[in-house]
Amino acid sequence: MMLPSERRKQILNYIREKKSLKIVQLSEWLGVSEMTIHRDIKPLVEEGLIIKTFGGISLNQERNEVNKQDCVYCYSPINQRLAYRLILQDQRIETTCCAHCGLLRHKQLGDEVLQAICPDFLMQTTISTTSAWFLMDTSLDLGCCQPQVLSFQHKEHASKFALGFGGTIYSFSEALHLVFNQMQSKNKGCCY
Amino acid sequence: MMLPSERRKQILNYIREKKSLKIVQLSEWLGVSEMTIHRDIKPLVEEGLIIKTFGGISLNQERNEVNKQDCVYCYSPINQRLAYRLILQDQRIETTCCAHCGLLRHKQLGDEVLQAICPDFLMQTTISTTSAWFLMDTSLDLGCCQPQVLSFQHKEHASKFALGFGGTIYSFSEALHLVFNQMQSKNKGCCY
DNA sequence: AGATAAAATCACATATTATAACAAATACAA
DNA sequence: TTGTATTTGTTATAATATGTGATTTTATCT
Repeated sequence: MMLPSERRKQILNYIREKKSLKIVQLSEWLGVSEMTIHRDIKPLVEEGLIIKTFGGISLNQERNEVNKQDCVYCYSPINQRLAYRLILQDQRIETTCCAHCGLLRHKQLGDEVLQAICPDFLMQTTISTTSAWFLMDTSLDLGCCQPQVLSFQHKEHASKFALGFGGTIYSFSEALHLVFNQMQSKNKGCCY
Repeated sequence: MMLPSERRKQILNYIREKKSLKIVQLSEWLGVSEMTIHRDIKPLVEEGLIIKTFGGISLNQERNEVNKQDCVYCYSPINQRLAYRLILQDQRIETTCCAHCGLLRHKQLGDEVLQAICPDFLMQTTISTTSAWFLMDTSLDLGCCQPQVLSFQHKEHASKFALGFGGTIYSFSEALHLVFNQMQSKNKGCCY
């Protein structure tokens, strides 16, 4: 016999894979009555993770998509233009609102991160964060998290940008530690 | 047996592909009675997604189109980050892929344009184009239309940007004429 | 127009699914 | 152990879906 909580996780995994399922199927597969399945999925429906249809359920694609609305680090809405994505070992993808939160989360997760990507601030091309260049302390305030971190594909672009807007250029590992240390020393919330 | 909700999705996909279908076809294909097909398509017809014809249905092209993703001037895909919008006297809104095409279209339409807006290149705030500052001939190539035009809310930002990336700053009316004249003299396509 | 065939709609019967109420089983703390 | 709370299953009832056949509407003939 399976634990109720386990069963509910199973349902979520199953529906994420199959996209749409019948109540009868779930009932047979999990070896419990249909009534129990109904009770299991009720909270999931209320949460909006799945959608109830007559006789079955279907996955709410929007709510289960990569583009989760809020930053996993600071919970502010994600601006796709600055979004920093962490691809984890278990296939999950986490998104933060900007490079600031992205770097902090990256340090937090450590080896769990398989790969991380972010957009070039100017070109909007997707780049690997480990080979990116990060510009901090510019005079331009984008209104996201502080200390603000801008990401560039080419070091040249970063330095040209710094000519007008000031700031200092850092490599990935430098930026990673710097943001972390600045947050430690200031010891206060960054976002909002 | 298929879930009702699945069947309805199938019908939408099928009609989107085939553009027009007979009720009998759907009935046979999905293994349900024609009455059921009628009941399935009723909400879709009411929503305006499909159009009912005697004996069948056809796709409502307008309602199923991908929300006008193309520039009204050069027909290239619109990058929301650079998009230039023209609000016309008859309430319509036209969108161009970037300030380049936006300015050209603006000049073309003249008094028909009530108002025009575009995002600040750096801040992504929405600004009125008439009070914006436009930067041309920078060394940064975004891969949109040439000659490339960047829009800024603050003249200061434009000039700081120009420090690193070069280029010349113009007011709205200056930019309007300049882009037009450059296109005239070169007498060639700008985009792609 | 009137005739005809095809399709749509309606009304009803039936089948499936959902919900609520209650009973049984289980888990757990005192 | 006992008492209590939670979970699960069962049953009855309500809601929804589907199919059938009668009737009405529509399109297309002459």
